Amino acid sequence: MPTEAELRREYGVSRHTIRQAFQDLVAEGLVYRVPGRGTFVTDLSRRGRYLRSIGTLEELMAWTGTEIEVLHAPATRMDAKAAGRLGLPSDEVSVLDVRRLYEGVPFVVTRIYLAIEVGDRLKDEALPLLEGSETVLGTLERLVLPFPIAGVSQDITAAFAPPELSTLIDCQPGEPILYVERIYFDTANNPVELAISHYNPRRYSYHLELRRKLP
Amino acid sequence: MPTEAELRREYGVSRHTIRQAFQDLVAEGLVYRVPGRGTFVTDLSRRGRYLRSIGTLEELMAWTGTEIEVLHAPATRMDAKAAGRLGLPSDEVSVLDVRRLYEGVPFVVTRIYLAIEVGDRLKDEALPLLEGSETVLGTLERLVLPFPIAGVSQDITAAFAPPELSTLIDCQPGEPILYVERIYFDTANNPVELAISHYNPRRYSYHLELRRKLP
DNA sequence: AAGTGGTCTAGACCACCAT
DNA sequence: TGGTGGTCTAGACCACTTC
Repeated sequence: MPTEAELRREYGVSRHTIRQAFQDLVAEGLVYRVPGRGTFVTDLSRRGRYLRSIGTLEELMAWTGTEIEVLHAPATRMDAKAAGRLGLPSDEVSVLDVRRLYEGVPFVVTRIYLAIEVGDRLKDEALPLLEGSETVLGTLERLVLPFPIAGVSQDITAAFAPPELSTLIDCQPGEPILYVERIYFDTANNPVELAISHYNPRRYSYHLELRRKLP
Repeated sequence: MPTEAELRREYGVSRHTIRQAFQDLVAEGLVYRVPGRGTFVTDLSRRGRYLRSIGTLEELMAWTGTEIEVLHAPATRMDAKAAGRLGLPSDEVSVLDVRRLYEGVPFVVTRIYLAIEVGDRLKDEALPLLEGSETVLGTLERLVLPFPIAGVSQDITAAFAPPELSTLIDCQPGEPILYVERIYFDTANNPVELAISHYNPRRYSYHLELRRKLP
């Protein structure tokens, strides 16, 4: 790739600006830099082999190429554990169930817990917009939430397929499934959404790339 | 937290240096910054609940608080698939098996594939150093490898516990286990290590925190 | 010896938040 | 209105690679 000096001359900006742009590219894993040698684009042959790679929050929230199906619209329920994890004052939470499909084939069911007011606004204003390739959280962030999403905390483990869910993702009861719990936080550090997912491991594997922060 | 101006006065360094230090802290998720308001430490109540959280490569390579046990020292085998994934010219790879314990209790077995010359040097020079809390890759990086590790590509899924491994992590054959494949790359973008792990899901869950890149 | 990226200082303007 | 972090310019020295 061009050197910092070349880009400085070409665009008439300071070296600091060039370096900052390169830092972003390195953080995204698109290029890597070697002191004394130069900047090189990452080998692309190792990318694009998976349904999805989620090394950043942006990737996690952009499920391109899949469709979402709402199994149950948001409804109020009592769930002390979920309410506690969302930091809610009472035991009431809003719950909805969704299923995600790739090329028409389902591979994950997710139960989503929200604060009552968030779930109600989702149901009243945004539910028709949910069908399609959006994510629930992306819709919420655009239409409902006061602060943008800043982070997510995930727990990934294996479990037996629950009988009541197994048919929804074409698993046999007792088969191993990939179990994922996620809590999303906004910039004010408040928990916004609790999502509990069951993945069919024959149709989905969780792919993740991590890189060292700075070159 | 102190403002940039305060730290500049206190330590007599430029603002750029202060900002760079803060950027590292933000990338590690230890603090967050709000324009116009200041810098704040992340709520620690949500950390430390898990055996380990691995949102960065550094965390993945530092298994603090656990011990490693070498089940089989590196030995040469033929494995076309593993050799191919490591980009090796022949089908010969060096294979070792390790088990990891937390407070004396095993929770994961890992088979590690290396290039022949790397495996041989590990066996000859560094094997005694492996016992203890180190990681294999950390040892390799310090003693054997020409380039530092720059990234990792992971695949996580669920599977039945293989009969020959289940007793090593106190699982029953046929129980669900967490299956993880990792390939580590160095700064020259060459694959260095292929690691295939089987986790006991009752003793370990893969915890992962992701944050938006820049505040 | 020339060129590369890594690091640092000094200084400026801006949008935003607090009061 | 003053302080915060976000962004930018200009310039310097360094270790390392390449020729």
